[in-house]
Amino acid sequence: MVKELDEKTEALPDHIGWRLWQASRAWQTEFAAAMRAAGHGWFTEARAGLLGHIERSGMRQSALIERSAISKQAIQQLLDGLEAEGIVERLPDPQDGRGKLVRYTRKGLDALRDGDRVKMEIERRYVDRIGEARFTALMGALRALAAGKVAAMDEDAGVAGEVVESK
Amino acid sequence: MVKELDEKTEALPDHIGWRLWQASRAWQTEFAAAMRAAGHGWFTEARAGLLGHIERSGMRQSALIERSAISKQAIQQLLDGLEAEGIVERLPDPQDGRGKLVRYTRKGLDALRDGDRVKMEIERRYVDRIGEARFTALMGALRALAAGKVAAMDEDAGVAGEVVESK
DNA sequence: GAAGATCGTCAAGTATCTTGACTATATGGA
DNA sequence: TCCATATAGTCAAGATACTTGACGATCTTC
Repeated sequence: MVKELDEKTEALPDHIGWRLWQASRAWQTEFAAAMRAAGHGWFTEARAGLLGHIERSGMRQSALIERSAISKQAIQQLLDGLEAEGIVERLPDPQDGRGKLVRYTRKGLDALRDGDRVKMEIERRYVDRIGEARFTALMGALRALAAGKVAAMDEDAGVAGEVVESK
Repeated sequence: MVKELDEKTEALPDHIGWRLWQASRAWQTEFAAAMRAAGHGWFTEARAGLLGHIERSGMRQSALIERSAISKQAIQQLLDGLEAEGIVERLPDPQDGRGKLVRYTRKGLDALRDGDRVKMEIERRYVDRIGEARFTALMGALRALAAGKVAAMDEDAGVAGEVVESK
């Protein structure tokens, strides 16, 4: 019954982990390419992962460490890079002589703005490709997964809401 | 005036790219932890990414290079590591004096078997958490995304099929 | 104030990739 | 047959993104 799949479909994995990995990777590649095309050559995946945790109003470096899943030294190194690129700046925390505040520079905020635009463009392409219903279902399922614990009660859950941004 | 949002909900991103990244990362972390717990301490994400492309019946190293999105040197280094761990072995290709065949060892096949088991366990937990309908919708949307091109026509698309495996 | 915790930094090492250069083998004509 | 070129794999060096460990500076507490 194999029917000889296709020309090139050589039976790649098809479980949830693989699919998530592929989808995530595809998105990141697309986003990074668009950001570089927009003139943000400093943009990398690791930096994007960190920027996603930095509040636009700025925050304590230690708070950033709590949020991210990586070591404080790794964060520091990433911040060193972002600071050298002029994306963020670090100021002494007036409230605590040990602490430092991480804040976006003008250039950093500009990049975030471009990032928001690019994200919306990618999302629009996704909706075009799989349809709004499926896209909404996708977001809803991912949000539910992230929320964790809760069981399968309100499966309907039209929610899904609209596009949120931030970054 | 800040009102102090909640205890910990500090407004993380909520767009498709972020959600995919988080979900993918969570899955990988869970999978790697389970594999290490099962005695496969050599298991890492990068290696998993490569193993996902190696057919259980073995294949040419060059074919592996075509499939994966990374450089042949990177693949070689990963294979060096996997070979040193005794997961795969490389044999000369009798059909081509330049080529080499990559094949799982017994230990490697055992690891794949454990990997299949772990994947099914994780998937069961996912279904428990978000419900079968949502899980099916999630897989369907991810498959549709991966399929690319096509537009939003058969939104219903009950398909989604059941759990497939492989790795 | 002194003990101990927290905040950030410095240093060194590892894993995972990259590009560039090279060897060995295969292939396709002249 | 023999040479030009392409392909398969390797070796070497370097970049990025992390890790653990050690440390000095500052806060907090009693």
